[in-house]
Amino acid sequence: MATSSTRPHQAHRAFANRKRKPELKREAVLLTAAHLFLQEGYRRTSMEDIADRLEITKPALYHYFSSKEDILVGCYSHGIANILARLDRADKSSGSGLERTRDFLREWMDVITTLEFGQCVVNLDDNELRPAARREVRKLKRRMDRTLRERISEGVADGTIRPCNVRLVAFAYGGAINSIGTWYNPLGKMNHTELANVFTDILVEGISVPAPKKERTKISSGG
Amino acid sequence: MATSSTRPHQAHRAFANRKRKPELKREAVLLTAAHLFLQEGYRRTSMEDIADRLEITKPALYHYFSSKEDILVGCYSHGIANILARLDRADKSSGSGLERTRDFLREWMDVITTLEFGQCVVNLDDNELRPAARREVRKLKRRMDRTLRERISEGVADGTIRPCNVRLVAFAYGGAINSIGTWYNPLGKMNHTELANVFTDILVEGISVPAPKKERTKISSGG
Amino acid sequence: MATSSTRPHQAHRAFANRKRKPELKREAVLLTAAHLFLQEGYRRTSMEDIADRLEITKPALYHYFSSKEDILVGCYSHGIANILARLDRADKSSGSGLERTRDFLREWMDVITTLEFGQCVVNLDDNELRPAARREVRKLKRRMDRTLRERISEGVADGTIRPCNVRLVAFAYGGAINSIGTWYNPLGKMNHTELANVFTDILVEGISVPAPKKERTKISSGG
Amino acid sequence: MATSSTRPHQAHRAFANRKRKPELKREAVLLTAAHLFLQEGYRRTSMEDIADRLEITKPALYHYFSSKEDILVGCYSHGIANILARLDRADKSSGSGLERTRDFLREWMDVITTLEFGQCVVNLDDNELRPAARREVRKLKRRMDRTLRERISEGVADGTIRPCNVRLVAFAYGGAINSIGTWYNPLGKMNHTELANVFTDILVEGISVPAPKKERTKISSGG
DNA sequence: CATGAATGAGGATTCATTCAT
DNA sequence: AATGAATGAATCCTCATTCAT
Repeated sequence: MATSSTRPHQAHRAFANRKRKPELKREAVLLTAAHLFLQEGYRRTSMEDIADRLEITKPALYHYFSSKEDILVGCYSHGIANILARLDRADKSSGSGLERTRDFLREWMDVITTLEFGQCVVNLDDNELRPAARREVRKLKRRMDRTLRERISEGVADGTIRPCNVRLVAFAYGGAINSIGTWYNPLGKMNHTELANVFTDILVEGISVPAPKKERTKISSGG
Repeated sequence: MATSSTRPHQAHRAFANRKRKPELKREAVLLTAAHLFLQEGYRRTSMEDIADRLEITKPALYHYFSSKEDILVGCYSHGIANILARLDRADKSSGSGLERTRDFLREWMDVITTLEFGQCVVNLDDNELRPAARREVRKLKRRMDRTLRERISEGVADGTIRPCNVRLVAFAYGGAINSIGTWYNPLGKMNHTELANVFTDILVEGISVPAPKKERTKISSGG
Repeated sequence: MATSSTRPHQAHRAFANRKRKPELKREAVLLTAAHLFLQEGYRRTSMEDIADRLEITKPALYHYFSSKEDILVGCYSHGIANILARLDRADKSSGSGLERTRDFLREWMDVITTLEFGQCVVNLDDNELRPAARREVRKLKRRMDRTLRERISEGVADGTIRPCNVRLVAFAYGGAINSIGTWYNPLGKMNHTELANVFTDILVEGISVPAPKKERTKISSGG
Repeated sequence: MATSSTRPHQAHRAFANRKRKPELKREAVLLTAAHLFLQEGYRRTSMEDIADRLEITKPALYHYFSSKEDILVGCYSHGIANILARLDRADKSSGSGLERTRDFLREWMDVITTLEFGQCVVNLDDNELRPAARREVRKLKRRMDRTLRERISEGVADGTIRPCNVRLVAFAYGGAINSIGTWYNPLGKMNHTELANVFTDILVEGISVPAPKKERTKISSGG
């Protein structure tokens, strides 16, 4: 994960040495920017804010990125790369539809909890991107959503998941997971693997105590 | 609910007649602003955008509101008033902890699906508010969260809800519900009451088919 | 011609009164800008320079024009409108090809000497324009050139102009006339009508004393 | 003329070999810069543009020239040196005033058509120069103009040129010749010597067919 | 009340130039 | 001698807000 020198509040260390690898500095910029974008919003974050936090000047930023939007694209790109890797991994998971759904949810949570770039993809306003980048981002979002729905459908087909309104379930789980970034503190007591497990259980198992007698195999599925 | 004169795209009608009550005009401004704030973001929405959509001039806006932030506060206020009314109503609901939790979730969804002001409270960035207003808004958010946790705890206490990490459950449900505004279209096939029911079921019941033999009364509750 | 209130150095008077017609103010901006663009160059002229000379602030400029390029387009447009009117007038001139050529040259000189906008069209760098506007401007320039060539060809055909390399003649005359703005002072002794006549004579008649004996009806026409 | 290694688009070759004489490299910079200055304008041409075209880095440029203006001065200096040599040559031409005027015009055209530096002197904005350099350039321009007027006056005195407004004639010819660079393509069908001859004829002889009977020895000379 | 006009305070971006290696 | 990195000083433009009528 992020090394100490790339934690947002220490990212400026990457700029201490003139000869430090530029790729490292680009990373430092992205990490700092992602942090600010998520915390303050893209519009409220000025190039000066980013530069100040990195303890460099504004034009130095432009040495590494051609524009503010280019930085934003960089954040999205990192997030996307990460997400795609996870999707691939989740794709290979075997087991019942339910198991595969759980695996997918856990991967998704990992995206959200381990790197700010994942949060950027799901929480920043992609209207700030230029059409080309926006299209790509939206395609990815749709793909994530579609993949989740497929997993759920598999489960319904193999009987490990109750028949349900798959679309709504996917929205519910997406909303729940994407919001994790707004309250999860990686430094808290619960590490992210544990969180992923508990959170997945909450979503998948629900909270209600199952009615003991009455067979309950179908939940309402309006819409 | 919203009358024809207050639908965002028709809000300017409130300004057609000089004799209309100023209160109506304030409402029209707020509704239009809420719409734009949610769609474009507070920062991306200029006073001119709001004025243009209302077919009035910028200074006319300032006749009704002293500043852009004042409009934002207005949006939050309406949302808060609505939310408080719902909380009161939900408070009076009787039944088991599970039932009361369900009622609360349904009320919350109503807040999100029926008026843009509710969405403003949960989806806009309260950092844009001045400290005083921000404190109030955050107090309300905490109260909503706390109330939900109390309901869940009641259910755990009376045995209708499985022991669980109440804090995480509240976050999960909050995230799921607050995100409804980003995809729910009031004009779609599913009306909001139906949505509230189905969505509540999804959250509360989960999707997994309960294991038939093994007694399952407790879900993992790390953290 | 330009009234006292629109002379560049007095253009700011148009802004003395808040209620003055906006069209007048737009004109004042354009006249001042044209003046500076021609004198300093488009790139060297900042919006602040223009605003300062008009004794207004920079954002006030943006009240009348959406961008610096918009001002440039305005200058070109005025020049183009003027030029087209002249072309029309010259088109109606009758007489021999030589006479019609002279008339055209005089009209062209009028364009250059009476209003700075004409000079803008021929002397500013149209690369500063966006493609659409640039195309239009270039079309006009080509049309001016083509019209001049047609006039000359008419003269050659009717025997009032010696056979010559029409293309080169048009370039020579164009260069000579377009450069007038760099040295002609409207406040000097020679008024612009007189200048137009004398200058046309110089170009058309040449300066050499015709060889008395040798018939001279053809000039070299390489290329 | 320009060797293959100094053609603007190949100028970077001068930098291919570390051992090449620095003076050659200075030349390469100047030629490339002159090309860009004329094509794009001084202001629109950045040091980076020049460096990029030469396939060197910006600081390398500063190794050869202390500033952008220094490069500009270099361009002017080359042009001036060339022009002065031509003036000297034209000065030695003998014959009638008319002949000497023709010779001068041809030399001037050579300045414009053979090297970009000549065009720099007459077409770039000398306001970009610092006062000292600017004064020198303007002195040269005045001298060129003065020399042309003297030639014409000689011709008038010896009867080979018709009495005319010498100042205006000089302006007309200057404008016509200086603009050659904007349309003349050295690679076209007409070589520059031929062009010089034809163009001189056009200017000096005019285009009108002389009235056969009426003696025509004086052209209007207002101002 | 309503409106066209005007403004001060930023914010993104560019660029000539210099520094450290 | 040459380079990647860095910077200060503009410059264009936006926007919340206020004025004058």
